[in-house]
Amino acid sequence: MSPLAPTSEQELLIRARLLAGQSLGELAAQASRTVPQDLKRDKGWVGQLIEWHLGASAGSKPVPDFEHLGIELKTIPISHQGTPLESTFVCVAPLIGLHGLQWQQSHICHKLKKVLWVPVEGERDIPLAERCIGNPLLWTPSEIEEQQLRHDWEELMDLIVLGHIEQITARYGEVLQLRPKGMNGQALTDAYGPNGSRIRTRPRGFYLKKHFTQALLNAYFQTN
DNA sequence: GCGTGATCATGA
DNA sequence: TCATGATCACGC
Repeated sequence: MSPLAPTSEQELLIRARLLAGQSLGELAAQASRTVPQDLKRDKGWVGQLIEWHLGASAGSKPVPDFEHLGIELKTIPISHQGTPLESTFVCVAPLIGLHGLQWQQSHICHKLKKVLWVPVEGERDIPLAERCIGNPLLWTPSEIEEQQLRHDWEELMDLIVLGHIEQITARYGEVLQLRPKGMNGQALTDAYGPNGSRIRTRPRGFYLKKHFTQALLNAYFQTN
């Protein structure tokens, strides 16, 4: 028996707040799931457990978790100091068929319009079952944050369109970075190469850098 | 292979 | 020590 999907933004927020303070062990029991020893082979386990509790529409469709509410759910691993332990994956990056693609029409822009962040203790010295959920926050990019995201996105997409994807490293971008996102280094997909050629390359994903998510968490908890 | 959920683990 | 590049699982 899985929870129903929330019918409003307010209901979603209320339900997310009820998770705060609970441990992953407690939440797993309520969902009749077993807690893995570690996340080495279950990297998405925490995210999927929280999705279940909040009634997110499961599946691997490229749409927001709560499509009817236009809200994306992101769990974020937090250190003992309350800072993000990892960058945040947003979505895969399109590498071909990019003619005329603008920020406002991009998949990443839509996904980041409204995000429900759920902090979860993530230090490896805390047994998985004992890690607790933190207070959630519903975030919409400020004008400045959206400008930062759009600027990085445009720079990265320009390089991709010009066939320079192999020159892009995770160091590009102030707040948004492009990194491999695949089963392993052998996974390949099509991309633009030099001089209008077509090449095979590793699939890439857009990730939010730690300092960006840290800043938005700080801004929220500083005023709430 | 793609897109979802992410964290792992090694080189700098 | 820590971010980059690599990797793991699942549904289809």
